[in-house]
Amino acid sequence: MAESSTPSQASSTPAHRYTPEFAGEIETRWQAWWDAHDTFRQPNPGDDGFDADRPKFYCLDMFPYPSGAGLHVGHPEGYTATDILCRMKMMQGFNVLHPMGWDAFGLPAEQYAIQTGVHPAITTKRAIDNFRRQLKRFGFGYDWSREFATIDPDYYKWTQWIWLQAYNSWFDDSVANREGTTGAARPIAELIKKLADERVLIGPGGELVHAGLERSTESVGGHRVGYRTWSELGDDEREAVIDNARLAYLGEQTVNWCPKLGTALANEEVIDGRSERGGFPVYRKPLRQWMFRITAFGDRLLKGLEGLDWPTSTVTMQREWIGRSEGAEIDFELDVPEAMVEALSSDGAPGALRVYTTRPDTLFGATYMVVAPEHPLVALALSSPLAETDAEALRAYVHEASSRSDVDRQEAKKKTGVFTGVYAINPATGERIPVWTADYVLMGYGTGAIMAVPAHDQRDFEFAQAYGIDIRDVVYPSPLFPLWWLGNHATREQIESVYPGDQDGWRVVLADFLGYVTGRGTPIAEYPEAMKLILTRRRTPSAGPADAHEGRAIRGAVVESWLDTIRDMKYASIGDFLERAGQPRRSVRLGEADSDHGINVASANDEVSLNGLRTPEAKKRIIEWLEKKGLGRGKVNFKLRDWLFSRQRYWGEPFPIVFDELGRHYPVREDALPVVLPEMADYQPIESDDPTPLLGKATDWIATTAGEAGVDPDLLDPETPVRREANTMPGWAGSCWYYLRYCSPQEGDRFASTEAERYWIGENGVDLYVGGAEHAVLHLLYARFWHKILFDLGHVESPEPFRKLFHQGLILSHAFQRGDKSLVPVDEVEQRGDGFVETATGEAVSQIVAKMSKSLRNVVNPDDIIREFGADCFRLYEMYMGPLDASKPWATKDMVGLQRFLQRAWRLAIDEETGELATTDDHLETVEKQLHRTIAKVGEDVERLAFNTAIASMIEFVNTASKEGGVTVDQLDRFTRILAPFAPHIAEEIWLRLGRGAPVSRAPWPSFDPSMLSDDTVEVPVQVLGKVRSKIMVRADADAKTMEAAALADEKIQQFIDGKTVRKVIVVPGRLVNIVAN
RNA sequence: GGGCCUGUGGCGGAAUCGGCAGACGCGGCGGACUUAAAAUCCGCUUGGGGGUGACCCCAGUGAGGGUUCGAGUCCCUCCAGGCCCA
Repeated sequence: MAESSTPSQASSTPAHRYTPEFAGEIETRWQAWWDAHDTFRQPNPGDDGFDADRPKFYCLDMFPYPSGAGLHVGHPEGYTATDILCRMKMMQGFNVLHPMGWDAFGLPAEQYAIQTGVHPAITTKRAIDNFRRQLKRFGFGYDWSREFATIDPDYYKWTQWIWLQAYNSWFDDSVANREGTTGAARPIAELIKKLADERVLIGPGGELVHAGLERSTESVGGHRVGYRTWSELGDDEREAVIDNARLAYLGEQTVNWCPKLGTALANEEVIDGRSERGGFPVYRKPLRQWMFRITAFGDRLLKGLEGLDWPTSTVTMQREWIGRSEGAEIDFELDVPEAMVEALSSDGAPGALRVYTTRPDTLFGATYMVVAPEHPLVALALSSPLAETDAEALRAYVHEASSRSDVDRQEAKKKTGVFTGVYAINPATGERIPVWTADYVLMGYGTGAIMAVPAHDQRDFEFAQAYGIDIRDVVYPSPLFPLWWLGNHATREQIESVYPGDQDGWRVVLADFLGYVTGRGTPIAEYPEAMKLILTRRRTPSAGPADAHEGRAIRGAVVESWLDTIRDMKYASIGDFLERAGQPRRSVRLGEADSDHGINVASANDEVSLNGLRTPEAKKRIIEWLEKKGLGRGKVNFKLRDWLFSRQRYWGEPFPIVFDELGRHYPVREDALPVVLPEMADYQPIESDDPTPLLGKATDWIATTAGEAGVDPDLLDPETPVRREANTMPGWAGSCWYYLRYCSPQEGDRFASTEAERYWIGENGVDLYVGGAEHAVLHLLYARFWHKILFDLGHVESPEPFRKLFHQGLILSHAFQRGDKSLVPVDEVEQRGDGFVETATGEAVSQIVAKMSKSLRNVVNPDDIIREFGADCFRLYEMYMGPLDASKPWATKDMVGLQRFLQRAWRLAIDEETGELATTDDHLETVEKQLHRTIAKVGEDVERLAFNTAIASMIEFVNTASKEGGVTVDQLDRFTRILAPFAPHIAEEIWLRLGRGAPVSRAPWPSFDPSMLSDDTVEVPVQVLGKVRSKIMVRADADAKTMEAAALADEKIQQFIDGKTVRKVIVVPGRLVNIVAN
């Protein structure tokens, strides 16, 4: 058929050349062939064709959100990588699970629906079809029979089911879990049983307390005061206790309300006071919302990271996000009239203000307290003002604060506040300290009250400076601690006695002392001894060699550096030093707080002293003391907050729950799932300051009966009128467990069949998970949390979902930058000479690497690239750009290199003129050797996801083979098999023409002979003093002695060492010889 | 401000365990084929210097210092860029 082409083409391009048009033709042909023959269908255990003898490999790609814009070049990067790895694993005899699906609930489809009125399901389905078409065009070997979308009712049925598992569970922090640590999700029925048996009591604040662990405090003076048993509770109270314990619970939460989006957002979805999507303003608003008690799993989520093969950066980010800190809860007694005590007893001991601090070691430096303007204490001070309360100013301040967003409040440069008129007692110093209200303290964080330590917290410092509050250092950097000691224990006479008459001599004494105790780590108890030693030693100059320092007997540069430290402190004189050093005012001199760890100073009362202790020990000591006194206790705190799980959107999973007229909630029975999302007349969000879920518009659906909704008749009479939950789940829900569903996506009786889940997930989780680093925290933390709930409840066998994680880098593009750093779109720039100029102005611009964006008009569309070069070429290019985890700029002009490689490979196999095999009968040893090396290298490199170097080695092979005169049929056979994972279409085509039974995709991976990897003799460099001076040929297995002799015998080496003495010869067998001669 | 990562030819990058820096590709230069061009093929391509030549010498992995027989690789300080958290 090629003969029919026009004469000009016929004369220019050989009929059977591998051209982009030809690539396109064979690619679509082979894609159809694979589809028709189920080439990549992977049977499950128990299915026909399942081979239990093979090892398994579960490789997961982060499934995409199918946007209307289609794939960008970033998507196929990770997908190509996993496709290559999985294709190789298949050929190597693994059962490979490599599925693809769609994360299809989400805001963009809903916003499109708002604009156009088209149902999100329709636009989403359209986008999915387009994505699938694009992915198939890359030739990815997914098992498409396992495809599903999170919006399929068959799927979200189980999303709802998992949510119900959490709803019906509590976190028992007293039991061992299957990971070998303490604390596990348990069925709520167990809690009821424990309460009934009085193994769990209800504390004063409604919290659950295991029997025997209830706190008895001196201040409240008695055992079990405020603790109640199950039998003492009424029905409503019991229900409240149970509901509060659920892992999925309804919480009154100050949420991030975004009026523009008509929904509340998770903290993680708010960046700088604006919504992550859309950038609309977000306000704080109290709302009753479904929450996940993820904080209960804080320790386990932290601990579980240890055994994972994850990028360290991601592990670090998760650690920091969880933000575990060991601090203390401390009760500050309030100095208020008896009448007010009762009203203040809600939180902690009556009449006390409870704070949480991560730095209890700074308690002696707490010179005032701050409560949030919303704190009950403020309201109390307003309703019954004390002598010093300026009610008017206070009221005005509270009013003003209420109109500011949390972000504003925290970011404000100038700290503001008002004294409440109330005083508290610092339990360590016994001092009366003022309680202020200030908006830099938030009610939603901790207890809404803080102890302020201006010397060691920057915000407290700024506040204290603004309002003239005492600033008192209690922690010094460890090298400065001895100065504080000297300031308190040394006398002017002592110090001046060493260098009488020397104006500066006192500094030398100080420096000497610092150097002495710091260098030796002298304990404080021995400081007086050390001081005595220094004083006597300095009086007798002969004790040490004199140095150049103005004739003084100072030893070494160590003292010199301590002198610098002392000069930095800027004491004017010894008098100044003695006055100031003993009363730490360092932060005031520095003009800022020092929040670093160090050594405590000025921290002692009659019962406890922290002086001289390092921060961790000081924390421990003060907590011991507080606990003994009943004034506080150590407490682990997490930065991680409970997870807000309600959204006021339409396009998400409905909650399987209903409310009766009294607002009590009832779950939908498992067998009544899924609760299907109703149709809607319109999707316009109800934009208001008063949050209203969009689903509230589906009034017929909302108002139903218990029976209709599927509530267990034992819980509620089927005729009872109920209202469905109108909130929906957030976009994260569907992605929390999709990796489980892939195991058996058609399963109807379970989220995945037990057998399939045990086989593919097993005890270690997914073998490899590849996706973007942008999900380092949220998705990956949420999925781990869901997985641990399922694990605790016995539904899965692995404690962690993803054993190995890998992030592909970003594919970037180019843009241009003006002198003022502003960016110029690529189509507004032209090349002139060596540089680039902006077409409109002629101004010189520099080329930089930038993200792809519509505004810079540097977005690359994969459809265009495939049309121009073919899918095989695209795949090779993306993998050849650089390391998979690096971000790298796209350069279409570089594609031709891979195009040429494919052409050469094709020419090696096929005669371009005739289309016949172009193999040779000459078996060349050089080619054979190179082939073995390439097979070995490609296998190794793919295993470690180093595709760029694997491709480089195949290019080298083709170049060598072409130059040497070609390959035999047998060599071509093996080369085609290693090429197949990378460029599967061309490989199938060559394989077919080799007359092999199709497909190569399922052919066994070729082996190599290790003895072919090394030569008998090797050339090793000979260095003289580390510089390569000659090269010698030695047997590859030559021992050190032989190599040394050969090196020394070398003519050039002899010239170099002539007249020198050979001091040493280093020999690395098989690698090099280095001669040390001078 | 804190944490993490990165920095190698004109460009993308290689050097896997401390052992010949620059594999492979792009671009560039030269040549073959061609009436010519494209495509294709072959050769050269870190910089500087020397040699008719095979080759030889010097410098060189952001800057400076250190450890080592030997450092792109390990340690310290600094600079620049990126990401994350404030």
